[in-house]
Amino acid sequence: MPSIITDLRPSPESSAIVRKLGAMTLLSELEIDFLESLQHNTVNVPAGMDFIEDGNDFNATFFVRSGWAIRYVKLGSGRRQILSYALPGDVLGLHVNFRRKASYSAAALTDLELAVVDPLRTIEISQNYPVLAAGLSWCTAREFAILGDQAVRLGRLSASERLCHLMLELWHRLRLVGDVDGPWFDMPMTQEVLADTLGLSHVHINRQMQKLKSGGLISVDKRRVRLNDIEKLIALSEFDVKHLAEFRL
Amino acid sequence: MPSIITDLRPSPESSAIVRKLGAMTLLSELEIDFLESLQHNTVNVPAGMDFIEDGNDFNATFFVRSGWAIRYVKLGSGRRQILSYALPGDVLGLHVNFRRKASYSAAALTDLELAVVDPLRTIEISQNYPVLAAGLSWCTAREFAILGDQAVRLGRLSASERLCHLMLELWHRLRLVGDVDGPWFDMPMTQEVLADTLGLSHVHINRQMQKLKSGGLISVDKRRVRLNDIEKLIALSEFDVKHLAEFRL
DNA sequence: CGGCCAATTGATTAAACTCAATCTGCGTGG
DNA sequence: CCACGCAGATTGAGTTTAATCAATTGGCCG
Repeated sequence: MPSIITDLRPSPESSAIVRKLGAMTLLSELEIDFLESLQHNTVNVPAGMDFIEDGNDFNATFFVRSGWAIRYVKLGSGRRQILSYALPGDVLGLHVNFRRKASYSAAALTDLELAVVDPLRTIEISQNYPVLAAGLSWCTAREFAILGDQAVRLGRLSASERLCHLMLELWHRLRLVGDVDGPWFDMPMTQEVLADTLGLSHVHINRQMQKLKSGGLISVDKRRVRLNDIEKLIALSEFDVKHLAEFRL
Repeated sequence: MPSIITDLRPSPESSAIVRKLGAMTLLSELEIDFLESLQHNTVNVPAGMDFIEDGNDFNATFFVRSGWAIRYVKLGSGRRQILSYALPGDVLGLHVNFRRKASYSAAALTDLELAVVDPLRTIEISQNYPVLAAGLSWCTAREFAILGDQAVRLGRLSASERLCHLMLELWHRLRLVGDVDGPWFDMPMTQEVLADTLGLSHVHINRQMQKLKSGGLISVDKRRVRLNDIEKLIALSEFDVKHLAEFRL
């Protein structure tokens, strides 16, 4: 019996979306195969390139297979607000069927491997694969919670709280798809990008990062970060793990 | 021919969700009747009362029939961030099927009339009423855009820009369900609530509102606001109407 | 007439921004 | 192998926006 269950669990070489959904529910081989077959049409986007542009026609759904993307809004005066990060296993444009044009831009933060899926196939999912349909619905609910957390950071947390809160979010999200190394994880964004995520200036980001490092809360090596005391970071930034971890199926 | 079409349009006494979906697409009588029948089980929530609590079990979907609600997160230190307003025609908890507990709280801002719907009936919708399913999906995409705009306000707009941007959003959203009176609309929140929406202190809200009034951009009478120059307000706050108006069906 | 909540005002403080250099790591062409 | 160039990180100084604290006022209801 246990062997059957482990056989059904996604293997490390599964695509990220399979690892993610597989971490919350048991997927059958049929469902895994279908999810993988959805992703046959892939495209590589080099770091820095936009692949969704605010106001443009938006006719595809993207599954992130590897790499990081940012979803952002550009303001006229040179300002930019990053709304969220798309990590491996995330899906962009799930509800694109009902929107003619994009209301945000998206760019590759690192080199990116995307699967391009015809959004009409999500209808096929909801009709033939109820577990996957539930999984995608769960992804939607989770994205809402993540964007809500982003609003909380921007509206009511101090600079250092914002930083801790964001790093905790990223660590938890990456852990779900197996992209962390214990307390270490890649954080491939520049301080400029971090600033546009957290609604701060890059100068202030720099100083607050130094404070966190010298306070021993985090360690940084190149573009990798180590969360040295997750409990303390959670308390310090009022992070709520439930927003990311809650699910039902 | 035109008479048939006008017959199909939702009449003013339709429920708010019918007015909202009817404003973006043509609903058949069958669809309208079904939407109305969903809302037979109603409940009245007095102003100030919470009806969804962060962390609690969350087993219902709510259709707002009349009144305003706020969706918010409470932080330990007495801070609060309001994530969004639920206006007549809005739906709360569409994706509740796949989440055991709420990741936010919701409270009645005014006296509120809600329809309480078993979330399992949304499955019935997607199977039997494709146009309504598309309509609800459109609502979801729109909620995302609205929450994204909220993040932009909080992260990258100045205090006065935030105020103008929010009032434009509310005016456009209310207009869709017929709850505006030309350039006038109800804005039933206190300055305290406004502050927790826009990530500012109520003192600062007060001063910025005075500046907008004395600048002639808005007029205020009790809890009603008049947008005196919508084009100027849009330019001033970098508001993007497309985020709310774009749709396809 | 209180009582109370919300709005308003004034004064001071603090967090974060801007501007302007400087420094560092790294890849590249000579 | 080295000088150069460049993007990103870091630092310092002065400024601005908005927060905080503390009253005071206004409107409304019982």
